[in-house]
Amino acid sequence: MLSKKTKYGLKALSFIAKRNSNEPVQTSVIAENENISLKFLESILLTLRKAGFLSSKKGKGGGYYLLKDAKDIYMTEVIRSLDGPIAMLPCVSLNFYERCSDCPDEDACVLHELMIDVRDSTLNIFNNTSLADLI
Amino acid sequence: MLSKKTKYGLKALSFIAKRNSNEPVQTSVIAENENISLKFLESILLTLRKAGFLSSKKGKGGGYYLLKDAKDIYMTEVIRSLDGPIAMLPCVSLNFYERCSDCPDEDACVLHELMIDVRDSTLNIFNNTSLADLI
DNA sequence: AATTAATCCTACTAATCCTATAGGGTAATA
DNA sequence: TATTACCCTATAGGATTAGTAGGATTAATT
Repeated sequence: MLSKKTKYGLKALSFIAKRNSNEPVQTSVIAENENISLKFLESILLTLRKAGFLSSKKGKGGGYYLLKDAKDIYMTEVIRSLDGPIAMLPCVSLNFYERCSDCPDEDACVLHELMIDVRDSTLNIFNNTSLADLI
Repeated sequence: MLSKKTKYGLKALSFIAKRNSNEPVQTSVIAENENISLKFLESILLTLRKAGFLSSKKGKGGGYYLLKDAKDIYMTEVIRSLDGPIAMLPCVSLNFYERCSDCPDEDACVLHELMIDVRDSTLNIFNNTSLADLI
């Protein structure tokens, strides 16, 4: 399951992308329109800014705006930065690899190959879907 | 991410399926071979029995054995019975559907269609992989 | 009948993660 | 200088996960 953090993050990015001006969008506006708790959303946008998707303007008239073009922001990157691994097992994760403590031999594991297939089919979608495709 | 419960459950089922006799396999044997905590495994096998994948024999010489042929046990069913939903959002789950509280209109949600695609591509794999395919 | 081997079952717990919330700090604008 | 809006840390409550504990029950063997 996708965490709410990630769901909200994607919705917020889409919301900003929809307003295809460069005007910054205020957190409170997003929160109201997308029914997200303001404080929670603040922390999510902060993460997205630090991850390089957004930039912000402080003070009156401030808010968040996209740093890249919506068509250059892919699901894969956003989800990884908020949710972490996309794979269903740590041992098949490309970006968050970890050995399974119960597996003496990864190649002998009955689940390994299957989980690679699932990962690849999911990545195939997320790698080919940009923010622009969402809206 | 797949829970350890589900991972262990699938490994245990595979272990039993590999011994293609009808002799019951003891929990302790599976636990040792697959490096799973005995007590945790006990509770998992119990769930799998109640879900109809396994049957058991009590007492000396007892253990667990498959109720169906390995080629007739699909990933989808096992994962759902241990982990619950396969979809990434409750609002696109076929078997565990739930409305998203923040979404006034599901069809207008920017994520809805994408998550259906991901669900279907994952299901396509899990629906076509049986226990027999794992071993 | 007693012993042993195995599943069955309930309840509990420790740790972690998720979903926020609180409370103020900081910078920019008018 | 007042206001607006982002910035940041800390923390709390609840849910979930991953087990653990302890014994009850059943079946086969001796």
